[in-house]
Amino acid sequence: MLDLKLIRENPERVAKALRDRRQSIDIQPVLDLDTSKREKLAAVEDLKRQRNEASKAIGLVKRQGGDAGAAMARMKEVSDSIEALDNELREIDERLKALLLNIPNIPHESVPVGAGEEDNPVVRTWGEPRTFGFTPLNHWDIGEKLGIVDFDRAAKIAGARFAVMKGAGARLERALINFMLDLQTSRGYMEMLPPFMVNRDSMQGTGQLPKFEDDLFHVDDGFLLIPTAEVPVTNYHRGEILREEDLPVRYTAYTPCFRREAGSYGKDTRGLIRQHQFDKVELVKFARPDNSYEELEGLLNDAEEVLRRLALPYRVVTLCTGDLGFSAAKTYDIEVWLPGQARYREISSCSNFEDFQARRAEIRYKPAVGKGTALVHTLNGSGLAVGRTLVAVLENYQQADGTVTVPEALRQYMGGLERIA
RNA sequence: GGAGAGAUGGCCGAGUGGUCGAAGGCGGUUGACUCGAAAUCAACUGUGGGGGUGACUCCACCGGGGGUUCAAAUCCCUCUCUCUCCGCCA
Repeated sequence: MLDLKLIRENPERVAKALRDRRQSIDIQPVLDLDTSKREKLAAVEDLKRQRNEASKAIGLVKRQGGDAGAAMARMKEVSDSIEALDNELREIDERLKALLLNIPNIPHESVPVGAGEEDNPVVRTWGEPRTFGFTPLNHWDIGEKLGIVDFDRAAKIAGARFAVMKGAGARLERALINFMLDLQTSRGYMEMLPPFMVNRDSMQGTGQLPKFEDDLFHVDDGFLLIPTAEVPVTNYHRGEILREEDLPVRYTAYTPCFRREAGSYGKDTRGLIRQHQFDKVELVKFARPDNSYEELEGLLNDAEEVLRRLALPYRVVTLCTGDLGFSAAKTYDIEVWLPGQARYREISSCSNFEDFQARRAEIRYKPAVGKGTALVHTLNGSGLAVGRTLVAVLENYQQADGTVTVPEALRQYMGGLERIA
């Protein structure tokens, strides 16, 4: 959510940001509602002041045994006016909030202006894609031949976009989770294991609601399945005031993630790339506003480190304004090389949300010097998407004989196993 | 699932219709005393919003929402959460 003051005082800046994002949202209704809200607010507050004063006087008169009937009758009318104005105000507030909740974040000044994916500049490339003496297979062929991934039975027991991991495949998934958690906790992140279902307030806090209801799985009893650990972990501090000396607060969490993938029919229908349920190790930071962009670079580096340790070639791109997610001010995507597709595919997304989520979720900190409180900046990134990392391992480490070499870094998590055969 | 109890400021805890934004204590900040510290004493110490260049001022907030009343932390309804006992369960 944007600061209403910012929209009021810099409407041009907000309008430009929306244009850069290729969004056709008109902010004029927001400005109009804001104006009429403040007019009515001044009027009703004045009436309330009158009522407060009169009520005190009435109390005084009654305690002295006097008759305050006339004043009470007068105040009854004032109270009726207040009720009417309050109702109008409530309606305006609801409309205003509905509009504000659907306005995306303003891109950071360093974000390149562009229309879509094709305009995302590459920041850096790491590692050399391996040359194969044979035609590299897709991960689903590798997995099915080795008997470590089963899509058919997953479709039977659940449906499309599910997979059953088996034997060394299940072990590999678990090894990756443990490897990532061990790595990130050693780099200063506190491990967390949060609920996999949350309430609507949490979804609104991080920006999934109200706009992206269709992307979420709903559970009976009103819970929603998390599409990312970002939701429970960021909302962990919802409504709280953090101490400046504790910043930046860093958490890492493994969770499964659940996404309906509505609107992505026909995309990545085969394989593990796009599933309704997938594992992810997430990184979340709460930072001071003045250094949150340094924290973003650090978080990105922490995510990249996973791929470097696994010796998987990757590149980093900056999302341009047209490709930026709703809540993000700036996002780097890490894309891993997939020999089976002969291209780079997203494996992590690292974002600074500035105070956009913090304002929705009311996450603040108390500066060590000076008065008052300020909103923190929230950041998060995948460190990494486990399923896609498993895909990258299978495809990059496949051998001519159909076996897959286990990356050095994972062997201690696989009971010393060197090769999946 | 059944029965009961509760939710008040950073923390503990008073307050059952009127000068209560809320006693008291703890914690914190500042000052006095001290060579310094402790102890003691004093003052200050919540959040959000509106108006004003400003000193400042007004409004709201006692778990969330709604209601009764001239007036609600206090009365009523409802939701959420916590605790105790019983049942069930991994």
